Order: sequence, then C-alpha cells, then structure tokens
Amino acid sequence: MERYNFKDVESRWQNHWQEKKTFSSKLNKDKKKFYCLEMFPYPSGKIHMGHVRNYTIGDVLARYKSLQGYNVLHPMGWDSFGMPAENAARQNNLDPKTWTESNIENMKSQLKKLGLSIDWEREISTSSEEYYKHQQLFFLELLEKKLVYRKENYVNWDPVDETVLANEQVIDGKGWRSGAPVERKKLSQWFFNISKFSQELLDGLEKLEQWPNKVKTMQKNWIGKSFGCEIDFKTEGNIPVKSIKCFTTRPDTLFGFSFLALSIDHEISNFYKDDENFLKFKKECSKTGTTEEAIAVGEKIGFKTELIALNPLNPEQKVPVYFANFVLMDYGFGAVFGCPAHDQRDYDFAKKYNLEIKTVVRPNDQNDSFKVNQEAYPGPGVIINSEFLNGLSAPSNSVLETIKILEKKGIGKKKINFRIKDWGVSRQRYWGCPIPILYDEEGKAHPVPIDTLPVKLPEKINLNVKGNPLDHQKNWREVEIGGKKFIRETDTLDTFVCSSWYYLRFCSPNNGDYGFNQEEIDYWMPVDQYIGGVEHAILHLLYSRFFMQALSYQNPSFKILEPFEGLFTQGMVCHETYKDKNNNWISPDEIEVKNGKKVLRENQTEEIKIGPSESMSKSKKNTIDPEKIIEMYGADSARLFILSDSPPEKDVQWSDEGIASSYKFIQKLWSLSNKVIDEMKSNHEEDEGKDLIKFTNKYLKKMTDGLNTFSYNILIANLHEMQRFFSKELDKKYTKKTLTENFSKILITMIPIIPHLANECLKKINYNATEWPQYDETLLVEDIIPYVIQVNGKKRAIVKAKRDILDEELFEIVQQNKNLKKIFF
RNA sequence: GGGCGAAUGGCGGAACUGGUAGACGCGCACGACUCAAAAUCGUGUUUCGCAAGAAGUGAGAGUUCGAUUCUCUCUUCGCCCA
Repeated sequence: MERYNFKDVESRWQNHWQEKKTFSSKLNKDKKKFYCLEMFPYPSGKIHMGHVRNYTIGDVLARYKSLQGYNVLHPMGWDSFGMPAENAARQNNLDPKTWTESNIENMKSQLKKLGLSIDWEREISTSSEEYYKHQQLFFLELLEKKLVYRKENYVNWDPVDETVLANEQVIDGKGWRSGAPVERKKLSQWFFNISKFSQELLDGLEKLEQWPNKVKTMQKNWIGKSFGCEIDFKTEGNIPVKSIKCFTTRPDTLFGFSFLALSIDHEISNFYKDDENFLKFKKECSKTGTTEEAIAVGEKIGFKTELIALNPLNPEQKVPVYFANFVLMDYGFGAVFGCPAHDQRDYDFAKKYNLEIKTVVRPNDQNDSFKVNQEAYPGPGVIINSEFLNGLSAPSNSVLETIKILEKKGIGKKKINFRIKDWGVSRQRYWGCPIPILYDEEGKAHPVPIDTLPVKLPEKINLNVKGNPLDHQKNWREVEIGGKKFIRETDTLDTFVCSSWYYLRFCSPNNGDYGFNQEEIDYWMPVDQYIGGVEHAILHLLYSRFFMQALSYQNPSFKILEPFEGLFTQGMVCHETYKDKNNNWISPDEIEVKNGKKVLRENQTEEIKIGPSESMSKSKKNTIDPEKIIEMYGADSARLFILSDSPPEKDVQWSDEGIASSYKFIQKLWSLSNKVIDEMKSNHEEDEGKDLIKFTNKYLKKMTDGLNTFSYNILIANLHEMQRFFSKELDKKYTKKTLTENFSKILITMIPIIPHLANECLKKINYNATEWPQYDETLLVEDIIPYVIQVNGKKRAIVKAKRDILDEELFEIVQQNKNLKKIFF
C-alpha cells in the first residue's frame, strides 16, 4: 500500500483552497454568521509554537462552525507597529518598514503551511497607512468628544530606551526590556479617558457569560471599585490652607487618626517649591517607582509640613501633616488620613516617625483591651476606643454609620472611587501611529485638519539618535498652514491602540473613508469567539472594551458595547530545558539520544542536565521551530499533536515522542481509510452486524460534544478509539452503503483537526463534505447494559442484563452470581 | 499580604447532573515478523499479593447506601494583584 505523502497532499489542498477562495467570506443576511478570531501576531519574523497552538485551536472551531452551516469570518492580520522593529532596524541598519514587511511575508507563508482556513483577502497590517489613517481619525473623534486629553504627568522613564513605560512594563523597579532602573519624570502626555467608563466596563462584565471567570475577576480587580467617603480635614498653621480633602474607605477608623499624608505632587507642595529640604526629599522620592508594588515594598519616608490637621470627629485632636512617598496623586485626592493601627503602610510610617498608634478595631475573638502590636490589623471586628462609634461591627456597619454622621455634620460625603487610571497613550518612539496634533507658536494643541489626514510617518530616516527619532525630523515636524507655523506632535500612539479596534477593521478591510462600514459590523460583530493568551486578560481586552464604549459615546448608531462575546484563553507550549556542564542553556537541536541518554551532539559524550519543562523562550533555548516540524512531519501531524496531549486551556508539553506518535497515527488513519475503501469494492449484500453503525453514532456524539466544549484533547482520544475499532471491525462484512455512510461521516469529523488528510480521503470516495454529520439518538441507547452491584457501597460484581429488566429478574441474576453468593450466603 | 485556581499511575491526562476511577496517548515489558536491527503488528501495564483478595484520586474530617466529584480544616504548587 502506498505510504501517505503529506508533502504532496498538503500542498495540493492548500493550493486548492487558495485558488477556489474556499475561505473567503461575504456578508449574507440569510445565513447565521460566526466570527472566529484569534489574537493577531506581532510580525517578529517567524511563527513559534504558541502561534501554532493558538491558530490551530481557532482553526478547529472555524472549520467546525463552517460545517455546521455558519457563515464564518476567520481573518488574520499583523500587529505590526512597535519597538522590536525599531531595535532591529537600528542594529541592522535598515528601516522598520522593510524589516516588518519582509517578516510579514515570511510568517504568512509559514501560516499558510499550517493549512488554516483563513480569509486572506481580509489581511490587514496596523503599520500600513491604510490602517493607521483611520486610527488617526478615531483619535480626533475621541478628542472632539473630550475622551482624549493632555496632561502633565509623572511617568516611568526608562533612561536607556529613552521612553515612557506603562506600569506593567516596570518589573521590580526596572524597565522590562532594558533592565535599567526606572526614573520618575514629568512629561506632557496624551490620555484616553478610560476611567470615565469605569462603571460601564464593570457592569459589562456581568453580561459576558462566555468569558472565563478568572479573566472577569482580574478585570474587576483592575477597575477596583471601592466605596468610601471624602472628608474635609480642617487645618491650622503658617500656610494659608484651610482644609485638605481626603478619600478613605475606612472613615470608621477616624478615632485612630494620627497623621495626614500628602502626595508630593499635591497642590500644597507649591508652598514648598523653593524649600531646599523639600526638593531634596522630592528627589529621594523619585528613586522609588510609581507602581503600587514599589510603594508597598519600598521604605516609607515623609517630610513634615508646618500644618496641623484636626480630627473632624474630635476637633481637640490635632495631628501633623506630612508629604509622604506612598501617597499617589492620581488616586483619591492625593491625600490620605493615617490610621497606623489598621493600615500597614500607615503603621510603618508611624513607627518611623514615632507617631501615636491607637487601636480602634478589635478582632471578633478578642476583648476591648486588644492592642495592635508588631503589625497593623486591617481585618474585620468591632469598633473600640471611638466614643459614639464603639460596638459597631467593622467594616460592615461602621463605615456606613460613620458616613451618615459625617454627612450630617457637613464634613464628609459618600463617594465611589475607582482604582483604574486613565490610559496614557503617548510613546516617544518612531515606529508607531503618529498622533494627528499640531502645536501653534504658543504651544497650544490643534487637531490636524481632517482633509489632510493621514499624518504619514516619514520613511527611511536616521534612527541612530538619542530619544525619539521623530524629534530630529525638522522637515516633517515643521508645518505651515494658511501662513501660520505649527509644530507636529512627535509622540506616537501606544500599540495597544492599534489592537483595540482591529477586529472592526476585519469586517470591512477595504472601507476607504472610515475605519469600518456600519452595515458590515452590524452583521459580523461581535466576535463570537476570541482566542488568545491569558497574558492579555487585562490590558488589551480592557482597552478593546473601552474602545467600543468610546465609539458608541454620543453616537446612537453604534450599538456594540462588548466586542468579544466569547473568550477562550489557551495555555502555553512548554518544553524541557537543557544545560551543559557549564550551566549554559542548550537547545534541543544540539542534543542527541545515545544509549537512552541525552548527550551533546558535538562530542557525543557529554551528558546533558535536564531541567524542568518551561514555557518555550529564546532565552532558555527550549524552542522548537514549527517550520522544521512541518517540514519533517507535515501540518496535520503538528496540528494533531498540539491538540492531543492537554486540554487547550492548560499548558502543553512539546515532546519528540509525542510528535512522532502523531505522525504515526496519521499514517494509521491513512492506511485505515484505504482498507475501508478496499472493503467498499467487495460488494457485500448484507451487513454482518450493527456494531459499526452503533459505534459511529456514539463516536459522532462524542466528537460533537468535544467540539462544543473545547475538549479538543478528547477529540484525539476518540480518533484513536475509532481507528482501533474500525481496524478490527473490518473483519466483518459490511455493505458498500453502510461503509460509505458511516465512514464518510467519520472523515468529516476529521476535517477540523487534520483537514488535508480528511479532505484527501473524502475525495477518494467522491464524497463532498458540506455538513456536520448528525447522530441518531435512538442508536445511542444500548439494550444490554452492565449493572454494577454494590454491597454497602462497595463494588462486588458486575452483571449484564437487559436495560428494561424487572427488579425481581435482576435479583434472580444477582443471586446466581458466584462472587455475590460468597458474600450473602 | 489579598484574590483565583489546581493536586488522579513512571509521565501528559480522562471520568456527563454524586453511581464500574485510571479512557486516550507517552514510556516500559513480553510476543509476532526478521539472519539481525529499525519500522510495523499483537498482548499486558495503579499499588501490594502466587492467588483469592485488599488498598487507592495531596492530608485529615464530615454529608451519603455510595464521593475524584459536595462541605469544612490543613499542606503543597501555579497564576494574577500587591
């Protein structure tokens, strides 16, 4: 029998799909749509196993839905702006555009070799003028709606990359890419007013039933709604300030008040702007990062002002006012009241400056003489030492009670506060979408006139300069409109902006005058199933959700509030790690197996230390190149293996044995298929049994269930069972009709998983697969079923009997069973 | 420190609403084919035990005729936030 030639078959089918435009999708209101989207890749140059997994999972679903009769939209594009292109261009002395475009070409051909059912006619690239010109228009629209604004802000500054870092790009106080200690720097930045929609973004989560709870919880925490109260603290002192406003979630601990702390950026700092000691202190503060983590871990330091604050519930009590490094200007009002006994940061601060620590909450299992010792007690309990608040259960009753009292006295009011901050979108980089803003000679910002859009990125410029290369482009920066001189904004947009709306563009990728066509998005949106890594659980997904809010704001014809109806987060691809005797990472390519041991290929003797399996990464050299795998084993084998070993939401271990076994299995399926086709030629007049039909039905149910629940690893197990069953069952004689009917259904179920082999086999029996096969419910029911006999909860025997057997009859059988006889008699 | 989740053979993992634990794969062992090897095919493979049988889903308790599944306590690991 001929061996399966995957190279020939796979390339033939891939060409067929391309020529016939099999996966091209068109708006068709008579058909139910299904929008299947995987997170689009950054064009780094080569696909990696993570892509293989992500896109295989998506392809299984897209092909399945298509067989189910849906009008499927399954597009692909490129998240092609960003730092790596700029770095690569600097190093290799070429320009980012050329680098990016050639990477795209290469990766596209690699993806095509995977046999994905992608509508390539909808391909988009965010760094193309075609794409970013619409983004600039969106920016101006949002500016018009006052959802974009500019403000001076302290930022995390990476002194090596000379760029602003987002909080999440700061790891342990260092830049994620450069590793340099991050500094605080004040810059004028563009912001998207995401916090305006805090409540909407929170409420929207409730409706996302097909999202993992984990992701919803993460977003919820990120938005961080807290309920509390704003309080005016009266002040006395040499500075002309009458009161300071604070936000707190624990007004009930006011009797434990022992200091008031201000952010160094609080307006009161203006009174100290010439004070040398204060400036010194400020400098000291800039050494700690702006992240909440850095603040929690770092030393708490303060600068005492000449002000005294009064306790609003007890004006007799007067406490000092400090500037402190752990108070953030953009949370609350940049001022907090210190209650050392019940907040750890306050406790650390009070210890350092010898301030009073007064316990005002005791745990429920302690008595009123409880005193905080060693560390703060932030937990629940009962209010003590607090006059008229004593005895209230904290925080459940005490917070609301205290707010009532404060409101009555007119010194405080109930307030909802959100942790989420506005989204800073300015980046001091070249390879990004230019922000369409012009500054006049007074430095006032003006939108670029719409009819002159897009603001094109200058090409082939010198990147080997300090800071943002666009700052050095005099010709580009300086503009004259109507005789007036302007200077262009040189910051570019965060690449997260590009990925916040690309799924809309896919619906109408060629729409010229606007980012999308309303009719097209009304049909295709929302994305029915979005698939990608959990690392985007917060930012990308939240930004995308914000973008829908922003577009629909003051625009009743835009009705999509949630872009992604279903979300699936797949696990990572892992591989064993290897080290040589000098503890250098060794790539799997440099290793050979000799006498059951892994040795260096170079010298064939040095044994390799095998480390734990970890997520594939270049730094640990434990990557496997998908291109080589496809070359050796074919796309179907790669797809089969990446789906087989673990459920898609969990991490999967790549192994040589695993891919080899998948390859063997492809061969087995091929040979099984040939055997069945041979059997079809023998023309039996009657079926020798019904097992094959019954099996097929059960199999179809399991495959359908598995596909509906993303249990893709179970699909592969079913395929193995099917292969074994059919190989044996073919010893019986079946008619051509039975074989064709049943086996063609089985082949169709293989299309989503291993499309090349499945289509090739279907072609051999001249079967045109158009529909997902239905199973016959009645055939799922067995007549003879096993009865498990338990005695006192322990399994003692299994007897087989008719499904509808009477209790007495069953009892009869049980009595005859010799195992059971021993127990009873 | 807080939140969420997980823990099942040598390994990856299955088990629908509480009802035969270990599907399927890897690995391993044995056998067939072969001069031989590879490949392929077949059989077996939770542990202890020759067997009958017993124990067994991180540990301990509880609910139940019956618990991998439900409840509580604990341990370890992972992820996210700090």
